[in-house]
Amino acid sequence: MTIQEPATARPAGRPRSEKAEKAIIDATLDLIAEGMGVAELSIEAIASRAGVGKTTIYRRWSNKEDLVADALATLKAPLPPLGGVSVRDDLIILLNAMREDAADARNRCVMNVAMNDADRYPRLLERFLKVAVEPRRQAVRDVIARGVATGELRPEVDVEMGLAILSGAMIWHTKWGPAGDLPEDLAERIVDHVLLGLATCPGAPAARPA
Amino acid sequence: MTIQEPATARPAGRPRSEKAEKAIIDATLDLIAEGMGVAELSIEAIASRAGVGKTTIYRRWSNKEDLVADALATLKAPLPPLGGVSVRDDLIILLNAMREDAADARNRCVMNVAMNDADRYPRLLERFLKVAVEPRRQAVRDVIARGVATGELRPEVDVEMGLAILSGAMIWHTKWGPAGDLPEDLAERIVDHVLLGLATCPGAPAARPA
DNA sequence: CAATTTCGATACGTTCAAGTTTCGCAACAG
DNA sequence: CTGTTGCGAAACTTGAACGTATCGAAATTG
Repeated sequence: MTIQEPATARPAGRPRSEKAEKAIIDATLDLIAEGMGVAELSIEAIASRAGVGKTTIYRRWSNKEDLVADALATLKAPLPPLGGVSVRDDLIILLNAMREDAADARNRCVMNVAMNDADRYPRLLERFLKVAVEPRRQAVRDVIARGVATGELRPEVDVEMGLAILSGAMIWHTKWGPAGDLPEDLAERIVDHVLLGLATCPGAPAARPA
Repeated sequence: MTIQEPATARPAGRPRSEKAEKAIIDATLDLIAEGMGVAELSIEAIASRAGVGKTTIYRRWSNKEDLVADALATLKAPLPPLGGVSVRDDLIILLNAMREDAADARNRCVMNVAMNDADRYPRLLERFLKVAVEPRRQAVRDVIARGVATGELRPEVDVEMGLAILSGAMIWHTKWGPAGDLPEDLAERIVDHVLLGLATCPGAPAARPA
């Protein structure tokens, strides 16, 4: 696949630089990660940051939205492997992945765009919500549903509500929590509070809030 | 206080129109409520929407940030009266107030700016976080702390975590929940799920998730 | 080597909003 | 009435970014 491909005849001439393409996408993601909204993103800023001529950008993407969509699409969402032992453990793994993503500026792009530009660029959002966000949500839903099935969770539990509570709590911390890095035991504390509930519950099973 | 105030001698000349000032602030809030970020807000758009000359705006505010800050400051946060009977009831009242605010475009300004422009306009955010958001957070904290004191809530409960879980869940719904108006029983369902917890708990006290 | 295509850089004309100034009219004090 | 100040509208200058075009150099094919 790497050499000698007579089927797709190379059209002769200098080939497009993959390095330039990567630099453009990196620059785009960097700028978004630094808090720049899609609306404020300027092609000139991207070109300057990437050390690339504007021509090189326009040769590849006809408009900003396409570029941003492609850039965001490169952010794979490698879901963490779940132990499958207990609902508590798996939820902690999933929330901890969220926490670590939030700590990485690069992955914060997704959140920034999802939060800031959701209203203004619905198609853009829709496109990558499916590839980046929905799989993670589904993983949480699956774990909760499994817990209901096995009896670890109460049968009245609304799966979607569980998702909202768990991910809402983590997002709240990333956005409005005390400044600085999120504490390492944050995921564990969230899960324990949510699973056990706030209300007094004498016969509670094993689960240990710090 | 309304007539005859020789202390502050009126400086002679046409007085500034309060109507114009109100129109400017209303236009600003409207535009923000319609999803326009602070960065995209243009003075010309505000002037046009308010039916006002740009001069009239610049005569009062030297820059956009000051105008937005003043506009947001006019959004009072009338906290709903709490029954004080049970923690559950009071939390439902508070979350329901959040839900109703989210339904009103005008109050959505606060959320929009807090979510979208938090990183870019830190001073602006700080200024009105205190007057609009913090009182509501504190009300939730107070109710939770009261519950811990009275024994309605478990003694291990972290008050700040409870706040994050409850408000995070409501915000999650307003931003990423199914489109359309939020269901009327949303606050109740959130509170019941959070108080009772997701985990199986045989000796659970009275509380009835739908 | 010659032809072709991309490269980064730069220049160009256009559009849009910012922020300032000017103008004629309206409102108020003395 | 006269002087002063605010009013909305419009013209104006400035600056940023757009999207296109052009340049010499570099890379690749035949």
